[in-house]
Amino acid sequence: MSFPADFFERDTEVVARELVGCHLCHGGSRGRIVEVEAYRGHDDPASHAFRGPTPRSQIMFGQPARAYVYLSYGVHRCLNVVAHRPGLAGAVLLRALEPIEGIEEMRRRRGRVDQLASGPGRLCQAMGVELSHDGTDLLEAGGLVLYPGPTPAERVVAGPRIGISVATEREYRFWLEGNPHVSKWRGASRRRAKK
DNA sequence: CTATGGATTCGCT
DNA sequence: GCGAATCCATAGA
Repeated sequence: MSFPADFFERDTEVVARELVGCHLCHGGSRGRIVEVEAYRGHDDPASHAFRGPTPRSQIMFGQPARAYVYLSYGVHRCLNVVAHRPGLAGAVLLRALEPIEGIEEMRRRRGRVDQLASGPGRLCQAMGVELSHDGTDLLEAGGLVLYPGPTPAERVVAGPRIGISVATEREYRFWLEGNPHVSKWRGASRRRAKK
């Protein structure tokens, strides 16, 4: 079972929607993707690729189906899947998984029994994703690997992305409606308290 | 070279 | 509800 050849060479938000329901395997664990966000290139001010390639973001301009892993808030890792039309840039941020296999491994890495992968940082910790995975091929067996999943029985719904302050009108966040593993958004109150 | 702040999470109050 | 943790890419000098 593998992805169609050009699956990742389409508009980023299209790939994002179809990645919901796919599986991610690594470190003896497997999870089902239940929440993602799309980040495009020069036309998306919320994207790391907006201002052109930099040492960090150049991977988003390169070969699709690679991993883009970066450090967020100096504390958390975030895993993205590079996906864009040829000549453009973009990646899909994986925000939440439903644990399927290797749950004990995930619990050990997380140091807790629940909330294993309901959030981009939690997901990486649970699956053992490291910064060293940046640039690796997600279709190559043996490492951090993506697999197509069965078409989700639940409905995939869209809404605004989380934790950004620009382009909030774009509905580039996709998740499985009603799935309990989708991350909770408690930024409304936090955000008010900020500035 | 230094300063800044972020696609967040957790623990304490 | 609130603040600390923690470090790298980026911007600016």
